[in-house]
Amino acid sequence: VIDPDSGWPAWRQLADQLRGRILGGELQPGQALPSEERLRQETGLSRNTIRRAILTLRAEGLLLVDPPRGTFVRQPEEVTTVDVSAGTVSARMPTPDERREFSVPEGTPVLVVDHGGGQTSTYPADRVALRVTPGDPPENAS
Amino acid sequence: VIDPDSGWPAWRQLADQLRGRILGGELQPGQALPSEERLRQETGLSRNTIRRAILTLRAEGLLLVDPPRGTFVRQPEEVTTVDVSAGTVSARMPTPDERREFSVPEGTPVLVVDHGGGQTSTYPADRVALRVTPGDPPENAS
DNA sequence: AGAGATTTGTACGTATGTATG
DNA sequence: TCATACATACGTACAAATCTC
Repeated sequence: VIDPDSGWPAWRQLADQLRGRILGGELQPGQALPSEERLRQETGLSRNTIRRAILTLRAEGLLLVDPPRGTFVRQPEEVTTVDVSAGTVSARMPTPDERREFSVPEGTPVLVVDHGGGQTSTYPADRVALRVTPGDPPENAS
Repeated sequence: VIDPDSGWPAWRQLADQLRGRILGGELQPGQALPSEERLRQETGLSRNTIRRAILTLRAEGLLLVDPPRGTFVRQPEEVTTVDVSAGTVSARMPTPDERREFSVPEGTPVLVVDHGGGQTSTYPADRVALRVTPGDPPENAS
């Protein structure tokens, strides 16, 4: 169902279709995607093009790869809520160092809380949410 | 300076080197990266491998591409500060729809504020930071 | 234990299209 | 007009880890 004349790149059409099947619930969290070879047969695209689409969805945080077992729909992680009563919150993609340090998977941002005075806390955004509280709370992070 | 026997993929070594030159200030924001052909000559790698490295840095939010003018080191955007006095803040990668709606560039997360009662606000994380305030403030976002 | 199939990763090459300068 | 530079897309080959028989 990929149309080369649609004006959209084939890899993008495939990524859109797979994303739709994931967000639509047809492909459930934890479930394996069809293998690259299977997708190649189904779509008629080259393996490179298949991989380009999958790479995109990995960067979007929708897929995780466990080679050579397969490619899987991301499971939502258990979210820890951290209280914040003052400071500035921003988000960005982590550096590779930060990805190792905080075990941040592909396609996952980090939340950065600037407490002022050069004091910041960094959290993996797939496992941490920040609760904004009017009171004054404790803190725990690096 | 790419070593095929280092145990690391060539594209990753190149990405690491380019990232280092960007974070180290050798490649300044707004500055153009060497062209793919130039990098090919300098490294001896194939163009596919060069592009794999650049794609990685794009997903990290370090590079923006303006084809076929060139590939450029991302400029920090002007940051608008939005006050938040209550709610839960999280971050994730935007869907393609959200990227269009909020003009979110590649490799940039969105900040999502859950005000409770199904009310959420979404902001592009490269242009918005959230100030956590003890008071009670106004709100403006979709 | 071992052989073979499966699946993802890496890396190469080639060709063509399109927009810019 | 021509060269440059990024995008798309095809193909091939081999490696490494896992799974199955």
